[in-house]
Formats: sequence, C-alpha cells, structure tokens
Amino acid sequence: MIIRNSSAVRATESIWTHQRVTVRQSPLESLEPLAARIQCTRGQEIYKEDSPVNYWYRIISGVARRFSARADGRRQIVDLLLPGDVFGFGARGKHHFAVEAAIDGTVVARYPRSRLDALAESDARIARELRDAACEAMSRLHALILNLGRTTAEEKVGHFLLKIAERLAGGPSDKVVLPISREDIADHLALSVETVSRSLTQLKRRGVIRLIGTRQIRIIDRRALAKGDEDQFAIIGGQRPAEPYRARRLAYSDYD
Amino acid sequence: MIIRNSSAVRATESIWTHQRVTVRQSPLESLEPLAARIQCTRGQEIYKEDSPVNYWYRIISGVARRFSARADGRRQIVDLLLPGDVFGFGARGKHHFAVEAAIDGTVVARYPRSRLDALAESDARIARELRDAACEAMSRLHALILNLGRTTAEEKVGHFLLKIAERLAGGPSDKVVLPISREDIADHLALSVETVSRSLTQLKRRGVIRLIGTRQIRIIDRRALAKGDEDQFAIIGGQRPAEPYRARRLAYSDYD
DNA sequence: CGCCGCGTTGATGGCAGTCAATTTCAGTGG
DNA sequence: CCACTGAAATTGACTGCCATCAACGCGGCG
Repeated sequence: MIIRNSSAVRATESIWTHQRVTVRQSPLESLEPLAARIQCTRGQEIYKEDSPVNYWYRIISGVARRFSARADGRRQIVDLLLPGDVFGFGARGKHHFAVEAAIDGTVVARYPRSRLDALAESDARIARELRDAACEAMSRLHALILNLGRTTAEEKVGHFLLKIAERLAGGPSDKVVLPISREDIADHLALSVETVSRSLTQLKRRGVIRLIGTRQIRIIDRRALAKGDEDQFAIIGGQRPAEPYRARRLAYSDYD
Repeated sequence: MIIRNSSAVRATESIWTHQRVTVRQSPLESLEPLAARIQCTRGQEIYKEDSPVNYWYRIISGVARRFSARADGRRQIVDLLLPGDVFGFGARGKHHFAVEAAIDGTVVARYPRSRLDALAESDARIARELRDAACEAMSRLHALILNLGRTTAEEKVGHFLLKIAERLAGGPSDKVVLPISREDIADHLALSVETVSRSLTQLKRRGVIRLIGTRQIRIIDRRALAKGDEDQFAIIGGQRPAEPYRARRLAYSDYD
C-alpha cells in the first residue's frame, strides 16, 4: 500500500519514503530552513573523495551511497544513506569517501557547516543532534562490519534484507522495496552481482522470502534470515566461557 | 631499539609502546588526573556487551579488543585498541560490544563520564578532543570495512600489517611487533587462523616481509603490500567514468 | 617429563568469483 | 499496440581460494 497523502510529494519520493513511518524526528530536521535542497539524478556526485568538509548533509528522499573505489575497479559502498540519515562527517577536514545519489530524484538537504557549528556552540540541543547523527553513522558501520565478517553469501544477503527493511520501515518489517540495484548490493556486501542474485533466488526457493518483481521482497521466515545473530553468550545465560588467564611473559629480543 | 627512558615504565609497557614515537598528545591525555588506572590481565573484561555507558576509556599501554561474539562461536573483533586510543562511545546509552584486554599488563585509564561531559560543556577544547576521538574511531572502522571488502586473504593480512605498523609507530614504518595473536588477527579479518598463518608464510616466501620469531615482522616490499590501495579515479586523473544518467521511472505496482 | 597453548603445514571439500549466455524489463519509436 | 533497444537480472559451467579437519613442532610451566 503506497501512501499518497500529499499531491505535492514527488512520485519518486513516495515510492522510497512510504515505508518510513517513523514519528521520531531525525537530527537536523528542525534546522531545515538553513539548508539548501539539492535534487540529484542517479549517479550524481554529492561530494568527492578527499574534498574539504564544508557542509553537513541529510537525505530528504531517495538513496545515496558513500563509497570508495579500488584500483581493481571494484567499489566498496561503505554506507548506504536513506531518508533521515545525516552524513558529511569526515576526518581532519577532509572527506575520505565520495557520495553519490543512488537513484534518480534523490533530494538532499545541505547545511552550511560554519553556521551549524556556531549554532551547536551555543545550543546544546543542536550539538546533541550532531552527536546522535554521528552515533547512528557509527552503528551502521558496525552493522556492516559484522555483516562483512559473515561466512556465507546467503547470510550476508539475508541480514542485509533484515537491516534494510528495518531502516526503511523504522522498525522490523516484513515488506521491503529494495532501494538499490543488485550491483549496489554487491558492492556493499563485497560480493559479485551474480552471487547476490543466486543468494536471493536460493532464499526464495527455500521459502525464506518471496520476490515480487526484482525489487519488492516479502520476508516469510524471519528466523531463518536472523540466523547467527544472537550472540553465543546469550545462549549460555550471560556466562562467558572462562579464558585461561595464565600469565605469559612476552620476551622478544630487541632488534636492530 | 627499545626505548627505556624512564625506569618507572613497566616492562610490559615498553614492549608495546616503544614503537609509538608520536609527539602529538592523544585526546584526554591532559585529563588523566581524573582517571582511574586499571591494569588488566589477558582476556580480562573492561566492559560487557549491552552494559550501560558510564565511563570513557583510554589505552595507556597494552592492547584491547572490542568485539562481538556470534552464535556459531566465532568472534568479530570490530576494533583493535592501541595505546592512545579512546573508546567507550556507545549508542543510546548502551555499549553494543564487549571490550577485553588482549595481552597481560594492559593498562587502561577510566574517566567518569559525567565529569567529562560536564567539562566538555564548558570547555570547548575538551569537547573537541572527544569529537576527535570519535572521528579516529570511525576512521578505524572505515579502514576495517575496506579491508574486509578485499578479495584475497593475503591482501587482508598485508594491509593489516601496514595499518598496524603505521598505528604503532605513529607513521609509516617497516618494523612491526605484532601486538596480538594469530587468533585475534583472524577474528579481526574474518579469516581462519590457518589462513592467516599461510598468508604470512606466503608473504615471507615471496620476499615481501621477513619474520623474526612469530611476532616481529619487517616489511621489505611495501608496494606489494599496498596493492589495491590507490583508487581507480587517481589512475585516470580524477575523471570518473560517466554513468548513463538516463531517467528511469520506478513504477512498482502497489502490494498488499 | 608431560601437558597445554600457540603456530605451522598438509589434504580435502565447498562456496564464491569469473566468463558467458539468456531472460526480463522499462522505455522508445514505429 | 507492438517491435526494438539497452540495461538489469538471472542462470549455468568452471576454476580457485579458503574453511575445515588433522597432524606436528615448539616453548613454557607444572
């Protein structure tokens, strides 16, 4: 059920935002008057690798990808940016990754950094919002690391589906409209496109998900997808296996 | 050459800190009077998964690992904490990972969060230091994601060596004393211990590195280790391959 | 000495990357 | 309305890498 509650809403927006039913306001939303709105076509660059950090950004609608390109031509999508996500941190005054819109009609709010930083200086609420945004970004990185650390492609893809469904809906959800192409998923999970495709069809064949077209997915067996999520300590009741705390002297000879 | 410029320095410290010749002061170093010093044995828990965030921490000497345990018994080391590194962020008032000392004699400074937050409120310099620490943590996560995204085990291990050498020495360095076991490296890079071992011997055999004992490593051919580091855009002179910006309407039928 | 933790090496099977062919689908023009 | 086009997605065959199981060497310590 696509919600079309506002005729002013752009068609591309309604498709990608209808699953986001979060009531909670996202960081920087209150400051939107300060922002410039940028509408992007697919593949359009929002900022370059190694460019100076002059702005904060927030996705209004659509999807963007933060990535780094390797020498071998492959691409690592380090972060997938969905509506409400704030980005544009960076380190030591530089962005170390590039950001592009991943679909046509993506709208991004761009906040002048100097003004926001000045505001944050005086207004603790603003400062807090920026901190929160940073924490959310870190959480996404953590989730990706855990996913990349998985052994099989099916697990990676399965977990990606769960995560993206949750992020799009603002909570656990059984329906997903994949916001990005197979290629982007592959570059995100460090798999080949073919493997992503095979994983999806395999999950479908086993009755874990259902595919409607190429982008709509319905999650049937959530437990099967969540496999390997619970940590092992939980199973044995919070009691972790004792590690031998034997002292072990480290005596490496000096060198050079 | 091990630096023993202070007789008060503990033996275990000198082993792991002698490569750190950074002059730059690390965040929170100036506030150490506020901190409690905790000395840990190997495997000792510094904080648990899902525990409340009451403190900031900084590694004085030694090594700690931030990790998450999976249901299958494997472990993902999400972050490797070396002297000077600040940790203990968390999200929504909880730590989502556990931290343990990775070697005996690891010393950690523990700062009461409430006091630091109050200080940060009034002192912009402290606030900045905390932000910087968060940025560094994010950089480490980024680096790990890029490494996990690599295709071959040898590349992963090679890059890990470069990174860790750089972090330990405070800049590019040819000598490394690995601060952690093969098992920890494996759990960090999402490989098996055997593969880590094989990768190292392979690099040795090809003359890329030299192994002195099990932990001391000397980097011979830096370029071979850095393979795949440069991004592809650099090669073609900052000009990225044009992506077809063709408009593509997304018209998925409504569902349910 | 024997045990244990750590690291290395060997043999084997399974999973995923690569190359290639085919199908599906959306958009376009007749 | 239908054929054409190019991109996206799927499927198949094959190769290579890595996880697994297993055995062994080494050093510290009881």
